[in-house]
Amino acid sequence: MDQKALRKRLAEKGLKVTSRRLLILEAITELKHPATDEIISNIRKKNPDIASATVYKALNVLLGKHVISRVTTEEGVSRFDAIPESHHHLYCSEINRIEDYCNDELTGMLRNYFKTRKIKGFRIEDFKLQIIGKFTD
Amino acid sequence: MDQKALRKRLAEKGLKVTSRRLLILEAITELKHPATDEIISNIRKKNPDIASATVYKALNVLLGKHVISRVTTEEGVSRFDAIPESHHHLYCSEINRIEDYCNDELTGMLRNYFKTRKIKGFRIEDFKLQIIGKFTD
DNA sequence: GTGATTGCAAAGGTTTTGCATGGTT
DNA sequence: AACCATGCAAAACCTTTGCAATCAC
Repeated sequence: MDQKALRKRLAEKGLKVTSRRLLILEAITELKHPATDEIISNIRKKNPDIASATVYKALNVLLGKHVISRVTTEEGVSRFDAIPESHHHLYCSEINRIEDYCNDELTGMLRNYFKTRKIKGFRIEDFKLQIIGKFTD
Repeated sequence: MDQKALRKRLAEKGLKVTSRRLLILEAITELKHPATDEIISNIRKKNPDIASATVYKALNVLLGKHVISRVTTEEGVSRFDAIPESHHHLYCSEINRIEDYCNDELTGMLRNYFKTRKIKGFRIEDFKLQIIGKFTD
């Protein structure tokens, strides 16, 4: 996603477009599922003056407006994702590596499966599949 | 799971069966996806002398041997699960609530789906579906 | 101009570490 | 008996908070 799209994304959500927010979104996009400390050090390479409190605050705002989302990890560290569309993830069962896996057909199949199999006491809104295994490349 | 089964579970993994580990496993089972502080305060009700460092250390050992697993929530807090079998989860999109969702048919369907649709550079081992929505009860 | 965002420093909370003691096999 | 688990206190780490200055709209 380029800067223009990022700016639009923030504006659409009623958020002010600031240099810090753009840097954070760029870092998340570039690094692919980074943890907070990785976001901070990535930004500081080019922009040493960003305060870590700023990053924490901005991440919370962006999460609150669903501009970014948290990716579940087995390590227990928060990692972030800047892809707006609902999608799935590949997880390595050995090392700490996550890749995006977009597959609308799969989402459709799941939606379809649950059309006829209601879960009592629960109204389904979305699915996120964690596909666990090993990367072979 | 009763104490006997828990003892067996620890022994099978080559872990010493200690009072602390049993208390922790019982707390996780009873509380359903508790965070660490909830485990600690639950245990302290009946056993005030457990040190929090002990709980942290034990949780790490149990995670390492896959006696328990971590469930990450959208809030970014680690919660724990003591169910040994692979299973899925229901997540509330509003409040912080997670329920187990065991459905072997679903797992089978996913396995079947991916039999004919390989993911390049990835060997699938397991699936965990996060079903996101709202509890209606 | 107004209200939100940022940086800084401090506070708050959580998790880990080191070491002596005690428990399990 | 050997080794690992535990408790305690301290350290390390991570995240939030409060406030003054700055920036976006």
